[in-house]
Amino acid sequence: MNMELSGRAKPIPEKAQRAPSKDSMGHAAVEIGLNAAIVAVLDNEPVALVVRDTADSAGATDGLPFGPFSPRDHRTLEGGLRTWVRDQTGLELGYAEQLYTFGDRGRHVDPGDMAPPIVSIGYLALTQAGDGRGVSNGAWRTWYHYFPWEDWRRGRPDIIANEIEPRLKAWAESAKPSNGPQPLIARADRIRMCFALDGAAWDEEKVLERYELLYEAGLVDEALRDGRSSAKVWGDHPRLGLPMKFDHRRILATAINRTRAKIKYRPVVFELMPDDFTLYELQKTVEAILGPHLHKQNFRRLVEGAGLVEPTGEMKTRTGGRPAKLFRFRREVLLERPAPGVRVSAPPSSRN
Amino acid sequence: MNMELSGRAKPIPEKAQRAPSKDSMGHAAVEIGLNAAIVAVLDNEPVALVVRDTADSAGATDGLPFGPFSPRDHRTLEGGLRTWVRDQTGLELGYAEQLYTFGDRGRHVDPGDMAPPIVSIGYLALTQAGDGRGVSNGAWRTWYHYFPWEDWRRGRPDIIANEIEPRLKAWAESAKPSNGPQPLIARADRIRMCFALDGAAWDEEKVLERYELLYEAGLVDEALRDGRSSAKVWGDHPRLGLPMKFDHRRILATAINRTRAKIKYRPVVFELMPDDFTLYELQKTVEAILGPHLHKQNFRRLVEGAGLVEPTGEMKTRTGGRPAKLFRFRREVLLERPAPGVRVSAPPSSRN
DNA sequence: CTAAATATACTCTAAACGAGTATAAATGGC
DNA sequence: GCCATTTATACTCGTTTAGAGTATATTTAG
Repeated sequence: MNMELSGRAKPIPEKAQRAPSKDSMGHAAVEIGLNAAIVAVLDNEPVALVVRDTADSAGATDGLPFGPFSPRDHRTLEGGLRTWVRDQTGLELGYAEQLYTFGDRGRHVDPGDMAPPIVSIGYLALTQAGDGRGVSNGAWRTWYHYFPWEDWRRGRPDIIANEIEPRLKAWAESAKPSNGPQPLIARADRIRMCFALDGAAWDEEKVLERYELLYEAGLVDEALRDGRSSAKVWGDHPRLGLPMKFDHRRILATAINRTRAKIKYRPVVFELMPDDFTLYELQKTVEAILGPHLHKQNFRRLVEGAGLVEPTGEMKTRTGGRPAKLFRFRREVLLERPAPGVRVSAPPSSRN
Repeated sequence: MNMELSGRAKPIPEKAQRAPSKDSMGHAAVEIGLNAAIVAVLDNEPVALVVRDTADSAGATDGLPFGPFSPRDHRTLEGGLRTWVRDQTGLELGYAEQLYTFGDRGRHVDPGDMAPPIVSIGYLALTQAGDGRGVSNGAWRTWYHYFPWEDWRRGRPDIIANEIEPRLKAWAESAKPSNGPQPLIARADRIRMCFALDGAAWDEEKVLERYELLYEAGLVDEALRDGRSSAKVWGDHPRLGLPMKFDHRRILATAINRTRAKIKYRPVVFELMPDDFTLYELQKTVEAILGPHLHKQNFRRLVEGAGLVEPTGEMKTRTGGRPAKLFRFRREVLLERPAPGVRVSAPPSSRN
């Protein structure tokens, strides 16, 4: 091949010639925060591990386990994260993956006396909440405390029609008469797509997009805190979900988003399951993550058909009905092509 | 819902109670590098924009456009990236997305007199190479200069059977007799899956995994440079692809990986296309990214059926055959559910 | 013993996918 | 101008898979 395609020959600005280097003051150095969104499913409820500042317990805000990356102490970013999580919660992380690195100026203003890091790297960790090793500090709390509009298990949550829709529409209207450069996608369209208005379908993978939209519109506490929203927009409206420290809610939104997406194409549910489980337990765990109910008969056919599980030979009795076969994760699928996730067939009208 | 699930009550170590804060010396601060893998397709060849140090042109190594993140000058990470790319290449970036943040100690040793950043954030940018605005510095080079084993357009590349397979297998053998803790997946299995040996299928989305495996085995120049491989492993073997500065080849691998994956489920090909194009040109661009040939008739059916494009009404003559209808990207699909990518139907034996 | 709950095996239909056939309309060489 | 070649595009067909429903088997609860 050996093709070399040069850019157009042009006078090259002096500046462009030199590769950059940090100046002698090292002023470009910043502090990096490592943040862990640790996810589990407890009694069919999707939960995250949060810690609370016991110092100012008055207006204490929930936060994720986190700490600064120290290149001296940490050989890798993920290693540093594991250390902080161990120190703060006593939990030894299993599966963990990097989510995203956030660095917008002013997106994680100091809520108390702590100087927030300038750049934060979010991680997603999946674990079993109920496995012997408990956490020594921190609490498992439902996702939906922070994102009530994401909870579609009992149908469309009221908060969307009652609070989110009118307030977002007001925000969209307020930008209408502008004749400056129009954004690529109009606010009204973004709102419709994010929150499934006017017949649009709900996309459970837009968790981050929705949170960001609410932030941009100044409707979440963090926007007020960061000075992006004036207090008068708020009036006596209830808050939309519980706020978190720094940009932790944004990181949690990213984590939920990734979990919901990944569960469909990689066998990550099993990180949330005990070694042995029934297919129904597996389905309930998937549903806790994804929201709507799945078609039971198809679910088992697809899961078994994909070779994701194998029977242990044991049965689980006391299920409240006919005893169920116990299964375990077939680790060998990891050696097959792209190891598949859990195929989801949309739910029928009634659950079965 | 309002469920609160506390962790097991246990004596909490003093340390765990306090949220971390940087010490008075600010020693935890690190320098962050912003790196751009800018991808285009030029004459059906997938290319990336590389810059070369003109200072030491002797053993000059290719690198990606990059620069340190400076919170003083850059309001956002992506903004900083755009600034550096503009300064170094004259290119104004369009579509860009963050890839990953790398921070392993010793993975980007100084190749010359520059101190590499400790943490590097990789970005993927997609652009048209052939659009009027050329680059004032830097060159478009094929991916396959750096990753010859990824080029399956003319069947399985010889380098796999001739060089990669034997050397990797030797590496796997060398680890056999160990009776320490076994890794989750045996080296032999990783090799087989990554490089499609013993009848395993080639997965074009394992670009990063393959590069990392070669690095771990000490078979790429960067591993030698970083001191992870002894020179004697090398003998008179040819190098496996061209090396790059710092960890730039790892970032480029991540970029190729992401591009190949994303093109299938989001309409990102169009970032690489001119405004108007024929369906065959679109197909060729997709094939440049993904490798194998697609089934032409199905491709057009799927692309049109998904509503991704609409005819402009114009025709393109001089195609070497019957004139082709010109199409444009239907931006409206972005307003529909999850905007789909380009569905790929596997190729028949012969291309048509 | 029976109702309720759960587990699990099958069946059926429509859509999607993968592959092939047929035909239309240009170019290029002679 | 004719014809081989190349590309464009429409249509068909069988197979697989997804989505949904029906039927039946075993439990527990009371």
